[in-house]
Amino acid sequence: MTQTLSPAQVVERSGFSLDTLRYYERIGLLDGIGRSASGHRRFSQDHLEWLGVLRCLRDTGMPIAEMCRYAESARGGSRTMAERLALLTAHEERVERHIAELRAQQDHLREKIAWYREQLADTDQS
Amino acid sequence: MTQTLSPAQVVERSGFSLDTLRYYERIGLLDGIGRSASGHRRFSQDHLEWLGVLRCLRDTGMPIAEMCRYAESARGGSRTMAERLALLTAHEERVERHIAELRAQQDHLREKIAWYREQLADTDQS
DNA sequence: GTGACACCTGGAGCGCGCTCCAGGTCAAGG
DNA sequence: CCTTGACCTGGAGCGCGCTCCAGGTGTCAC
Repeated sequence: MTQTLSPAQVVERSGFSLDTLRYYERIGLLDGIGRSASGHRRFSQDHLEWLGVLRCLRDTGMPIAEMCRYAESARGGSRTMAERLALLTAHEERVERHIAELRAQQDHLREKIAWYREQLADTDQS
Repeated sequence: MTQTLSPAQVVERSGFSLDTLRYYERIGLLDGIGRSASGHRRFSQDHLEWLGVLRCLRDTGMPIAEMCRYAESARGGSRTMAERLALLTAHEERVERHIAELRAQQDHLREKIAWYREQLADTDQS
């Protein structure tokens, strides 16, 4: 008998708001959520792990529509593993490019900061 | 006599759309844009350089409201340099943290990808 | 002069990802 | 019993950053 988690517990452990969890359920990013007699959601440990995956995808900038495709594929079981692998691989490459872009712009930022520091040093001095 | 640039030229060289340029002017991110006799915008080389700065800030995730504060400060001349330095420094630190976060999540992504590859290899084999 | 074209203005609309709200149910504590 | 609090539902609303639109003007090639 696996322990179930209340909405409040999932909010705390996943870092998603209750509204976001409900939203994710509505759009199909979460499914198979049980209900207590009184209609309250009962999450499983698997849901919590899946939320970890969603967080990873979300925080790396995957659009929700694509997460939905991934979720849909995950419902297909082992038959659709290749598809999921392809989705993740493509995403990982985008993340890689995004990081490279950020680093390049960060360099510009640092140059500008160095320039400002220099200006201020010169000004103080005169 | 510095050459001026037409809207189309600025679109091409800055990578911002014409609508975005107009929007940026409206909200005060761009100012001092000249006009031709017929009312068409005439950008200067300085505007183009400033757009490069805006692109850097935007692409590293600075919210527009904060870019506006930076632009406002830039209008203050050398008197407000320290303020701009502080803004950029704080932003650069956020970018640094963001990159670190992305890399961490990218690692999770890669682990998951490796796991899928392994599963698929095992399946093929059996 | 007649298109085509680049541009103008003010203002409405959009896509995303939530977030909030009204009105209600159930369970436990005092 | 009555309140408090966690949760439910369907649906409206929001903040951001643009993007699009209608209706108009000036310039140039034919």
